[in-house]
This record gives sequence, structure tokens and C-alpha cells, in this order.
Amino acid sequence: MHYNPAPSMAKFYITTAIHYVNDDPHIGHMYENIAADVIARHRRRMGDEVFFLTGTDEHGQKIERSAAKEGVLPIELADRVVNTHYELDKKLNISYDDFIRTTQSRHRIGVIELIRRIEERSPGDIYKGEHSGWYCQTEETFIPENQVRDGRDEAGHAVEWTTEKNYFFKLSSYTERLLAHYRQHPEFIWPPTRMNEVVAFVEQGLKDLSISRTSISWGIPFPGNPEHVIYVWMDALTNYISALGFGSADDEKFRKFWPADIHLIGKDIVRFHAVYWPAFLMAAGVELPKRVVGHGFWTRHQQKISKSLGNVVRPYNIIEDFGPDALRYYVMREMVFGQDQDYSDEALLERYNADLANDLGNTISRAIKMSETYFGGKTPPTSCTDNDLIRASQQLVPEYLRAMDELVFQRALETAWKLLTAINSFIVTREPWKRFKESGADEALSRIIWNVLEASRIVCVMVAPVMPASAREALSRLGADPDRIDASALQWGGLPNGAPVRADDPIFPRVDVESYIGGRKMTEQDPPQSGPPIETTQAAPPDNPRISIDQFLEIDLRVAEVRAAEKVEKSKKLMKMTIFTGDEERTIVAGIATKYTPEELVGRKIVIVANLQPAKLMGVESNGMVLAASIDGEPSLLAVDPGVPAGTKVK
RNA sequence: CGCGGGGUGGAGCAGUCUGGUAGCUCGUUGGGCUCAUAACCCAAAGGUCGCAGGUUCAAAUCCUGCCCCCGCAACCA
Repeated sequence: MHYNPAPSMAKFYITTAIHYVNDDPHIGHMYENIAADVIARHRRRMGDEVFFLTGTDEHGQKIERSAAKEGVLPIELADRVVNTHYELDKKLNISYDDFIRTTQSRHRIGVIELIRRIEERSPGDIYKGEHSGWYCQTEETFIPENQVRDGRDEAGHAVEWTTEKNYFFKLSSYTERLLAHYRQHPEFIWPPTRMNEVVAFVEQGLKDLSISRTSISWGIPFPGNPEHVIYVWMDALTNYISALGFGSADDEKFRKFWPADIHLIGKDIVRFHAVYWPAFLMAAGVELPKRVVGHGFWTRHQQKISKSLGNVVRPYNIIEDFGPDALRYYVMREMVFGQDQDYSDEALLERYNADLANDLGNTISRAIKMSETYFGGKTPPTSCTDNDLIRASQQLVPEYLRAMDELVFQRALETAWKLLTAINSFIVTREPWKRFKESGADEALSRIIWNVLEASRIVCVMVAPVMPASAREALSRLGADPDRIDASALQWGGLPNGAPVRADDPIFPRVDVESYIGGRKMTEQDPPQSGPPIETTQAAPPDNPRISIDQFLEIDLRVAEVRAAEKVEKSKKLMKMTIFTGDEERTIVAGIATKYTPEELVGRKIVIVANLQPAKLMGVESNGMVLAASIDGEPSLLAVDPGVPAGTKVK
């Protein structure tokens, strides 16, 4: 069961998705970068030559538009948001080797080279064709079919069926080749459930892909036809090779590190990485990445996190207050890699207290304190080569390494904690304090304490990729070399004798969860805010400009009484209600059926916007809007005192 | 039949691909310890693994049907 510590000497190239700069980073970005960092650090210490790439996607219409709205250049907007990513990566100790921005010239060179190679190797696979769709003049963009209703888009602008000349990529002719690749490389997509989805998608047959736009200007001009800008995927995906110097005079890194060993991405973009990207590369005659790994999403109260729901999680406070390692540990320990997971501050703090403070931190404290008291602040003079802890360690380390290799980080960390339990159990069984009283710091005691320290050292080495800073600190306190976290350091016997140990304040001091979260609540309610910031995490900042009283008075708010209510057929959340506004009855439709039943609505007084334009929802015309508070998307109707008659104005 | 994920002790989750004693964390109860961060150790209670069939010597795990929850899409005026 001994692990062979021979370094692998292999190259290892890992990438994250490039993050779109239309928003400051949130827990999703953090998680992806942390996971990639853990893998990168682990491979590095196992002896691989690692290249770890992350970056930002900065082109496209959304950026162009938000920049215009702010009155800045797109690149100025991008620069600003990129800085927040830089800062966060730094705070989180993300050890990337390179950070690519799609606005850099090296990226442009790579994209143009990829297109050149496709045209050279697979003539005809990029062709000029027509793209038709609903075009909105006001917004100068195509609107997806599903957002168009009655000739208008979601914002109410008129759209018209328009045809634009675009460049296309002949994705359709890659169906068979892709399916063959999936068959031959079952490990190409991870987890396997995603592979099934992709195969099902490709088996339906693939449509050619539009790869340019004339309606956008913020992007890379299409080679030979600057009227066109390269559209989304042909641009963004190429970052993985452009960052390595693909297409430039200095493509040494490309030759060395490509193909990527892991593209780590969110599950929502698996399709693009597992279908489009390999097809592009096949067309260009470039080797395919080895593996596309799709991680799950963080949710909030079992719901998807989104800006519109206002439940975006940005745990900056957690990082400030507990350090990056607490967050790094929590996300890696709590999430079953590949699946969705609910985020909560409470769960994080519980993990922090139970695992980091009580188990890891406390165990190290006890070990060090005993060395200090019994052996004058040094690691004991006598080592040991055979006991329960050695056997536990020699059994757990291979399990740990297997789990790390299989990307089952949760289980990998569990094995480290099993060793912690073994250490604490060992301490209690041997009762070193009793021995010290009875016979002083003899050789038997020396062996016991050395074992405890040594096993603790190995635990620190195990957790080092996940908690690099804390592991360093703990190792140095234990009298070990804080920089020795490589494969050989996982073997028993690495702790020197007679090396100084250092007792200090706890690495992970316990937190009183209630007062911490309660305290934050108080401080966050001070400034005027919209939304209920009940968590220490920061919700997306509201960016609503103030309006004048006149603007407000344009809205006709009134009390109304619900006379009848029924769920809209086949709908999930729409409730159709007949309401009385004081002088008439009218029909109103509201998305509240998830929370309220027709029975509890009838007879109830509600507040409505009476002068809203009518709108059809699932074929039912709604005349007005019901006011309700929204808690993570869950509606809660505004209540009025029972005596208020229907028709009363609200202001 | 729109696509996908999930339903496992009080809570949160592993395990399901590769059938064979149902495991972890928190919580609860009892005991122990006092080196340690009111931390640690031991033990116990607590689950017909959503429901119903089927395959099998054997099913949480494989097959069929159904129910419920959650994402995405269609409806948040």
C-alpha cells in the first residue's frame, strides 16, 4: 500500500471558462477558479509541469451596449471588470499561470489563425450564407424566437423578420466524426451524465453554425471582410490555444502544452466545449482536448442564482473575515463535484467550525501544545515506524490520491478527516498527559507525540491544494518544512526530530454562528437597500436611479378585492383573478400560483397597478398588475387593513 | 409524452455506472478525558433507501410504470 512518489514529469494543461465581463464576479466564478486551482496545485506537487489558464471574454453586444449606457468605451468597461477578477483571484490565491483577455492581440492572432487553418485544411467548411431571424431595429440585434411575441420583443420593441449575410461553419458535416470521437474517448466528457446529453444532442443531427455578425462591432473583424465580426464561440473558445501562442511566431507553449488535459467549465456550456470546439479543431487539423469537465451550479434555497432573482452570492465578507481557505474548503468539501449544491452562510460556518476549527485546527493545537510542554517546544527526539497511525495513514493516503485523480474532492477531503479522527483517537487512547505525569518525557512519550505531529503533518500536506495558505502555516508550526507538500511529503516519516514547533493563536478560531450572522444583518440594514440582505453574502447592488414624485404619481395604485381566482390552465405560476377595483370588475393575471391557492385569494384585498397596459399571458388578457414582495422569486402579496374599501388610491 | 437533475435515519448529503453487512457530517442521548479552540474520544437511539411491479439466490443499486420536488424552455406585467 505504499505510494510510489516518483514524479510524473508529465505536462498538464488546465483551463477555466473565460468569464464574461458583464458582471462582477460571484460565487460561480469563484468556485470554478478554486476547483481549477486545486487541480492545478495538486498536479504541480505531484510533479507535473502545469499550465493553468483563466481569463475573460470581453467581446459582444452586451458589453458594447452596457459600455454605451455608461458612456465609456467597451474596453474601459472591460478593464474595470477584469480588475475585479484579478483582485478576486488574488484574494483567493488562484495560482494561474496566465490570464487571457479576448481583447488582447495574441488572442486575435490565434482566432485568425484558427480560421485560416480551417479554410486551408477544410475548404468550404467556412462559407458565406444567410442568417434569418427576428431583428430589432431599436436594439440592433436579432432576438431569439422565444422572446418574440406578436411582433415585439420582451422590451416591447418592434421586430421584423430579417435576413443577414453571415459566415457559417459547416458543423453539420461533423456529426459522425464527433460521435465517433465520443465512442472512442468515453472520458472526453465528465461527468458521464453530461456525455449522454451531448451524444443525444449530436445524434439529432447538427445544424451549421453562424460564426459572424454584421450587426455587432465590438469583436474581432472577420479576416478579409471587416464588415463582419467573429461571433461568440469561434472567438471565445479559441482562447484556450491563443493563450499558448497558437498562430504566433512563438508557439512553443502551444507545442508543449496543447492539447488541454482539462477544460473546466460550468454544465451550461458543456455543449459548446464538447461539440463546437472539437469540430472547429478537427476542421483546423488541431488535436482535440482530452477532457471537458462540467461542474454543477451553486443554488440558493434550491433555486438557481440569477441577477433577476436578486440572489447572487458574493461572499466577499466571508473571505475578509475568515480568509480565502475557509471558502476554498467549503466549496470543495460541500459540493459533490459535478452536481448542483445549495450555498448558505450557515452551512459554510458550520463546516468552518466543525471541520476547520474543531478538527483540523484543534488537533494541530493539541499536538503542538504537547510538544511544547513535554519536549521544550521541539518535535520529540524519537521517531516511530510502526503503530496505528502509520497504518491509518498508509491506508488513507492512497485512497486520497485516487479520489483526487478521479476529481472526487469531497471524498479526498473526507480521507484527510478520517486521519484526523485517527489522530484524536490515538491521543485519547495513549493518554500522553498521564504518561508525562507518571514517567516524564521518556522515549515512549516521545514516540507518541512524534506520531501525532507526523500524522498531523500528513493531513496538512493532504489539504494543501485546497488550503494552501493555512497548510503552509500549520506545517511551519508543526516543525515541518512548509514548502514540502509534494508526493514524497505524503509518505510517513517526513517530520524532523528536534525541530522547533510554534504554538500560536488558533489558525481557525471558532465562530459564534448566530452572533456573526445576526451582527452582519444589523450592519447591512443600516444603509438604505432594496431586497432583504439577510446573509453575510452581498447581494447584487441595486442600480436603480431615483425617480421624481411626478413619475411616481403616474402610476395608479389602488386597493382591489379578489372576487374569483383560478389557476391558468397548463401554467405553473399564473393565477387568473377577477378583481373589483371599486367601479368595475376586471381580469388580472399574476405569477403567484406557486405560493397562493385560489381559495385563499378570494375575498382578499390586494394592491394593484391599475393603469398598466393590458398584456396577454398564456392567452389570457391581464389588466393590471398585482403588487407583491419577492423573496428569492417567491411572491408575498401586499396586505391592506381589512376595512379599506376596494378602489382606494394608494400612494 | 418538451429537455435535464433529484427524492436515502430529525437536518444536509455520499453510495446507484461495476447488485451481496446502508455510510458521512450536523443534531439527540449516555459515558469517558482534561493535552487542546466549551474543543476531543467511546457508545447508543434513529432509515420498509418516493410508490408499485419485475429480473435475480440476492436490488438503494438493473428493468417497467407511477407520484412528488428542482432547474431550463413555454407564462413572472
